[in-house]
Amino acid sequence: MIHLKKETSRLEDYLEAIYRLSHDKGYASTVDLSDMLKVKPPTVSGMVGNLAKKGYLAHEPYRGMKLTEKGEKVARSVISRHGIISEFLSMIGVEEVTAHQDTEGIEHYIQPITVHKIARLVEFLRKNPKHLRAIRDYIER
Amino acid sequence: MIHLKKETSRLEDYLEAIYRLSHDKGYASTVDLSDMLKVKPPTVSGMVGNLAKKGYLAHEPYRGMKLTEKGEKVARSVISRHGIISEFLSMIGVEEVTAHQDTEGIEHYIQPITVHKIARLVEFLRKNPKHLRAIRDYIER
DNA sequence: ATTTAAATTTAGGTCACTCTAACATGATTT
DNA sequence: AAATCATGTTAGAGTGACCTAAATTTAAAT
Repeated sequence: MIHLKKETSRLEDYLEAIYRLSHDKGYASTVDLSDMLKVKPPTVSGMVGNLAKKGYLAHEPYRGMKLTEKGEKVARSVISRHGIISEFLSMIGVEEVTAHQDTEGIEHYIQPITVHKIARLVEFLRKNPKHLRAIRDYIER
Repeated sequence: MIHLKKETSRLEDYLEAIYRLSHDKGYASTVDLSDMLKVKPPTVSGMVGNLAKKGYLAHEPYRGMKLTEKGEKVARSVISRHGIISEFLSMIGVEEVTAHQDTEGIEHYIQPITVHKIARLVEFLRKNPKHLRAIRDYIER
């Protein structure tokens, strides 16, 4: 019997950050992560150790880290959720900074099926600007 | 300078549960909370101790507990958020059990301003069933 | 009024995640 | 090549939320 252990929200945060950094500047350093996640470097070291042990990334101490296929898969899923939620919040007029904060908060706690419905909603509103405008007008009084 | 320490999500869960139980059956017992929050009774005891220490409720060991004004205020706010998010998820076709789970997950991480926008969205869709129907039709393909 | 059962609390441990202080490594400068 | 500096890691401790096992207290039953 296969038993996929559920990722914790913090673990997802690290994977997401590592993925973004790797794609934006080619690699993810400890200090980068420390800044991005607002924790001290030793915390990152510890966490990276765990992630490596769990098979989400490969880590050569002092040299660098790289997501495994498994790690990339989780990261992409989180990032996809992130984009969908974030766009939805923007659409209903939530200001950027707030939308960003809220997205980070909730992205770990929404099931795939729900994310999918929100994605469809966003899609609909993108395709039907009149509906979107009506909604926006009402929301902003 | 007054400094309201931010409640943790778990704290909000306990206050919400205590509030609901108190209103539904007159009081909240340790086992009730244990069942509702899916933790063991000793965990509830400990948590209730904290909540009491922080002024969210009064607790007479072995006799019972009761939310303070401060505790009620927080609980009502959480419950209001809960209702809004839950209704929104239902509206976009998220099945009841899922909607319930997701609501519990995310309700602690959304800022008031965002909740307000979602509330307005829900209000709009309640008042404009045609829009709602168009959205639902699209979402469900 | 005892005994028994149910509810609650205390005691002591674990786990995930964080921190500071101290140490190790690798890169840069002279 | 040695010293310096930035970066990264280890060691050790703390916190919040959870657990099991063992008391304790209250309520119910004989």
